[in-house]
Amino acid sequence: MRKPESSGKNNNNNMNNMSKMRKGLWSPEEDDKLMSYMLRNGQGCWSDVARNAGLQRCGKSCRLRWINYLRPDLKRGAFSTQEEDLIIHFHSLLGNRWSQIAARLPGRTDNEIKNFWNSTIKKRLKKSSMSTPSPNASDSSSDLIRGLMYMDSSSSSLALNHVIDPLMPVFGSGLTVSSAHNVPTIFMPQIGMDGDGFYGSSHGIFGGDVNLGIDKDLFAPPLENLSTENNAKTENLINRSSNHTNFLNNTGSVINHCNNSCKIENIEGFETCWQGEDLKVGEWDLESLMRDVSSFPFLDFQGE
DNA sequence: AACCTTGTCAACCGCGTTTTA
DNA sequence: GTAAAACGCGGTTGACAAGGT
Repeated sequence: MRKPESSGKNNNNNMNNMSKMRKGLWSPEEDDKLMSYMLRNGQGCWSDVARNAGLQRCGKSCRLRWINYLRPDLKRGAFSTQEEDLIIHFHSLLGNRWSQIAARLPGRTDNEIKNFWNSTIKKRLKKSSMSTPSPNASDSSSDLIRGLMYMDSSSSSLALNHVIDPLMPVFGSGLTVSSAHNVPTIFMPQIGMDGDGFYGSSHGIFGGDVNLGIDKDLFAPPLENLSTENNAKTENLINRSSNHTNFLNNTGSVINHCNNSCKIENIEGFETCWQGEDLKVGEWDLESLMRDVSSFPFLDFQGE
């Protein structure tokens, strides 16, 4: 953490605009100013926010403070096991696209997830890579971690061949399961983000009505519904990933793989849903994701 | 008690992309 | 069409806390 810079320090230098900008930790007064301004006026141009709220901060700094700290919908505290698992799942899919991962974990920020990954998960993965994995270990996180660790660095293409659909989260509530070297990895479905509602059952591009031929019991609830009463279901969901082979067979028709590219038009209901000029696909860029799929960093926690 | 090491996390920086004038 | 401004993202830094020696 950085110490809040004293105003005196700033005043020592020339008085151009940049030197007037405060840096470092936010004081409670600044927080108050920003918070009350945002609650009164909502989000606008950030440099206007900074100016109008009477803050000697750049807009960028205000944006960051709001997003990472002041936003009322932020969840605080340690990550739950479910969240941890989801982060691992999504990281296996998306790599270091922290903002996209964060969009799927309500109340969490990209910065928070990034820090958590870099401090906790990465080290744990590193640790577990040192020790021989125990086949009897039962906790879901370690299973998943081991699953990821088994992917050997020379086999990304092999792994890719087993990924049914890296885009599945877009398609409403769906679950995909992949395997690499016979180690199951779940790709979790979209968890109810809202905002523009790209993923919600009523707003998603498939409106939740798409029939993917997937066992509905496999569908995970939105994260905010992952209360303790649902833990058993979540556990079950994770455990069922071990049946991935059958699952793969059942859903193989969903995505037609050809030369590492996926054709999504084979998804039942896709064509009708895909029409419309204003179609939004969340922050996903299908085309680039299709292209980028070969660069998914399945292995980026290795060899550091 | 003092020093060192490690972990955590808020905030900054630089860069690419998007929007606006 | 273009330049500038704003935005958003991922990587990195550095202060602080906690634990170890």
